[in-house]
Amino acid sequence: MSAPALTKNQALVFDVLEKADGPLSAYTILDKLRDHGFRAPLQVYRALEKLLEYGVVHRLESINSFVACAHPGENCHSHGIVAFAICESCSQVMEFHDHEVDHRLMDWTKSKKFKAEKTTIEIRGLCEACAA
Amino acid sequence: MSAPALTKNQALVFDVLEKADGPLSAYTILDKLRDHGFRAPLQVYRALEKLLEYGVVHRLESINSFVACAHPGENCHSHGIVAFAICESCSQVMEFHDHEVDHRLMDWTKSKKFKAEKTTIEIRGLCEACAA
DNA sequence: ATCGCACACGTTATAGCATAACGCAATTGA
DNA sequence: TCAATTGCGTTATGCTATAACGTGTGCGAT
Repeated sequence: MSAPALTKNQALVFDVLEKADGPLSAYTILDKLRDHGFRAPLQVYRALEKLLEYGVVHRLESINSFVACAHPGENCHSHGIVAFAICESCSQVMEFHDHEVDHRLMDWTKSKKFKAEKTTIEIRGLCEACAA
Repeated sequence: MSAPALTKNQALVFDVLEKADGPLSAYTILDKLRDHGFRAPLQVYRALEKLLEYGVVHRLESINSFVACAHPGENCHSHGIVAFAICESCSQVMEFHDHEVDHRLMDWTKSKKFKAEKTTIEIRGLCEACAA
């Protein structure tokens, strides 16, 4: 599950995401990689699929975008549920983990015998700077 | 913020969602309402926008779909954060609330001075019946 | 060695989700 | 009466995501 060496396309996509200062849509990534030979959305989506699997990139469901994981080097999957705060003004994303939240959600799923595969926690709003 | 009388289109859309036994996409709703004169996506999206505002319908960000609120009559906005467990096999949705989770997330946002507007919690996986 | 398999890749086409922009009609309240 | 608001209908368009096909490459098993 930890990340093997990235292929060329995967490395290109990851690089774009790491250098970006906020989440990017797949099509934005595509545009940024046209100079590197990217022509079609699938090239981006296929790379993203792997990067998500390796845990080095996260998908933000509520805005259909992707961000590099905030913990370079580590495998984010081992941190429990990942939560995001997304500023709707400047689009900065803060990533955090809260074990108590994980615990409460796991309690609930256990009590319902629900087998959780993937959990999304996203808070949209305004960051401190933008709320001023 | 509590729901005023629904317009014709809003009532039609709400009715479809209430009678469905799972979440529906906007285009599925559209198809179900063609016999009632619906022709275009916007008719659905505009109704949904209001129903979401009134708190009688929820949007599931991770599957681009909509469900009627599980608390008929009440205004769901007053229950704190709404969380969903979505079965990826039978697509049943369970809606629940956990004040401790709300509390932890609010603590975090306060500590970061982040002004939360809308929070999404969605757990995808398998319900008890489908996990068997 | 070569066969079969898994995987990454490229391309074209298509499916699925969402909104912009225009105009019309009904309601309301100054 | 006039202006503002809200809902509605239509056309067109844009954004997001995947299906289906084929190619090439590496690699282990027979």
